[in-house]
This record gives sequence, structure tokens and C-alpha cells, in this order.
Amino acid sequence: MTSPTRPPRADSVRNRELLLQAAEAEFAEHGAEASIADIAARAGVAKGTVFRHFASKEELIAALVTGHMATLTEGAAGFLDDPDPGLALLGFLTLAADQRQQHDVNFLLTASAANPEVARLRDELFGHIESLVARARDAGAIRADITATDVFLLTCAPVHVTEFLENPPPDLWRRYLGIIFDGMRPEGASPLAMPAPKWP
Amino acid sequence: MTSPTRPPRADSVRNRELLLQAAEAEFAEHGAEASIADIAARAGVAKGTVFRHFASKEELIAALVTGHMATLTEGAAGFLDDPDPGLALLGFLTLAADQRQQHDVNFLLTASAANPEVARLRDELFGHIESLVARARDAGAIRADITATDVFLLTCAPVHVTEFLENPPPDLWRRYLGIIFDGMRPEGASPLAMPAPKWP
DNA sequence: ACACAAACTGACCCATCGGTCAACTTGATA
DNA sequence: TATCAAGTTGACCGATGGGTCAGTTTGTGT
Repeated sequence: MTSPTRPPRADSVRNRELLLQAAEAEFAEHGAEASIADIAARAGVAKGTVFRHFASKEELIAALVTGHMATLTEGAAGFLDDPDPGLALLGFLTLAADQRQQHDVNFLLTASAANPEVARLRDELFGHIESLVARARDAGAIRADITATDVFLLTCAPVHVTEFLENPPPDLWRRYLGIIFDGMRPEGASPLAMPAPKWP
Repeated sequence: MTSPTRPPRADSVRNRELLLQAAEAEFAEHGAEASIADIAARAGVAKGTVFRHFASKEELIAALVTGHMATLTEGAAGFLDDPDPGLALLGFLTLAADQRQQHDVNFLLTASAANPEVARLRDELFGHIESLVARARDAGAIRADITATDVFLLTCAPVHVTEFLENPPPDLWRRYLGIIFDGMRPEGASPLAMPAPKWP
């Protein structure tokens, strides 16, 4: 019962890919205010072509975020059956920060939070984080009062703090991930002033 | 040898103050893209008046940031001779996060980093942080490998992480400040992957 | 009260941006 | 190779934003 739709043309799929790459580069350079015209020029196509592939700028952003979110969700799944629960959680945080460092989409997240596909992936990722945190907590690798929401919120912090420097070393986030993860460890933990927030 | 300049008119200084308040509110609501027209309307003046007081939007932002930066620098100075070096550093971090929570100027910082007055205040603040960190380190309140640059960069993190929630409880940052500060404590500290960055 | 400079006003200018569309190309199919 | 829908193009549109300025109002020193 599939409608007899033609397969997409070869140049079309190529242009779509070029546009996503160009958009990523432009957003990285100029932030969320990067213009559609610049993105089109960088991809070597006309502005109208952008809107043939993505109905609006929001949808283009959502397509970018969806790709990265899917990659990260998949990566998180790979840690779910790691034999060492503590290293599994740290490994996920490292993976997440590394990806954020290479493709800074933090500022695009809010712009695409309303997108249903992004929301679905986000919830799926959150589910994996819940498993990772539960196992790490049961193993005594992290303190008992840390929740999955805490980890989710803290994921971007290591990269974020480095952005106050003009030319941060590309691996500097590892330093701050180390500090923050030490703060999650049971050793020397002091009581927290506020309860963990609910998700979302 | 002072030139015989008149004192400013009463309505002028009042309008300048109204504009700063309106700008703060508009930036808080709409981010850095808040428009000059909206700011002027909120302050109850015409658009041209904005440019009489501030040569450009950048300068308006710089004036706002200068005010908050001066407040924070002054606050930091108040902790310099606190008898407990650990509590002094924690007190400063608490003050800084509290101020960031009430007046979110993080996203305006980059827009005003080039301003010489902002740079001067930033350096003065950094000097105070250096004193606070040195005393806390000597007292054994924080681990030996934490530098003033680390503290400076981490200052905004507690508030930042809460911003991924739509309606974060206003004091939620205290939870993440607790976690991050625990990560700075000597107890259970693990070696850091990267050396501390130079300032700036 | 007067005079004047400082301050205010809002219409206007120009650049930019997201998005549209009618005309034109082109890749796949038969 | 003929055909045509799918894809591309770039001029165009309306909205919006930062910034200007000639004309007007107003606070203030005399």
C-alpha cells in the first residue's frame, strides 16, 4: 500500500548533505544567528534550495540536532552493559563532552526543543542515563544523592566553562569533567542544599 | 583646569537609569536580541534617547555589564579577609552564582569583553579570586591543583546547568554549586587530565 | 520672566534576514 | 533520446533592527 513515490534524485541527496555540513560550520562560527544565505553560499547552492530541503530555519536546526542527538544516544547505549558501572558513567560523560566540543550545538538545543523527534531522542537518551546512574549508584561509584537529571544537566558544563577563554585547548574540558565528576564521587561528599529537580 | 561643563539635567540622569533598568529586563526576557525599540518603549522614552545616552547597543550592554561586574568585584573584596579561607571562597562562589541567577548577563559578557572598562574590572575581580584561591589552597580547604582560572571559569557553571530546565527553582543552582565545590575539595580528588589554562 | 544649551522626539534610512515563487535545468525513466 | 516531474535558481517581498537627525521641548542659570 506504499504510494508510488519516486526515489530522490542523486543531486538532491548530495545537496542536502552539503547543506547540513555548511549549516554546522556556519552555526559553529556565527552562533544561532548564522544566516540562511551564508549557509546556502557555503554549500554552493541557491537560497531557495535550502527551503526545498528544510521548511524553515528551525527545521534545519532540528535536523542538525537530531543527528547529533541520535549519535549520542547510540553512544550511551554502548555503555549500558559495561562491566564497571563507574567507568561506564564516566565514559558516557566523556563521550558527550567530546561530541559537544566538536559540534557545539548547545545553543541550538532550545531552538529545537519543541521538535517532536528531538524530544523523543532526548527522552530516549535520558532513559539510558537513568540506567547508567542507577548502576553507578548501586555500585557505590557515585554518591547516593545524584540523580539522572543531575547528570543530564551537568553533561554540557565541562565544555561550557572552557568557552569563556578565547582559544581554549581542545581537550581542556577533560580537566573540568574531572573536577565535576570528583564532585559526584562518594568520597568527601557534603550534603546538598537543594533537592534534585524533577524531569523535565 | 576642568572645562566649565554644565552638570547634567535631572531628567537626563533619570532617563539613563530608567533605560538601564528597562534594558536589563528586556535582555532577561528576550536574550541579547532584545531590540533597542523595545527597551526604549519599556523605559517610556523615544528610541533616539537611547542613542543619546549610549553610542551603540554594544555600549549599552557594556554599561550594564560594568555595573554588575563592579558589584561582584566589590563583593569579592569583602571576602578577602574572612577568617575561614574555605568558607570565604565558597561565599564568593555563592555570591557570584546568586547574582548571575538574578541578573543573567552571561550571554552579554562576550558582547562586552572588548570594552576596556569591563576588561579592567574583570582583571580586578580575577586578582581577588587569586587571593581567595591562594588562601583556600594554603589552608587545605581546596585541592592543590585548583587555580584561580579554574574558579573563574567554573563560577557561572552552577547557574548555567539549571537553564536547561524550563522553570528551574530559583535556588537550584545551590545544588550544583555544592557538587562542583565538592569536586574542588581535597578529599577523594583524582588527578586531572589536563593542566590548568593560563589567564586569559 | 528670559534665554539657551542640553535633552528629547519620532520619522526616516539602509542593511539584513527569513521566506516565496515563477521561470528555468536536469536527472532518471521508458 | 524524448519526456517530465523533481530539483534548482535568484530576484523579490515584508518585517525588523540599529542608527541618524532636523525640529521641538524642557530644565536651569541668570
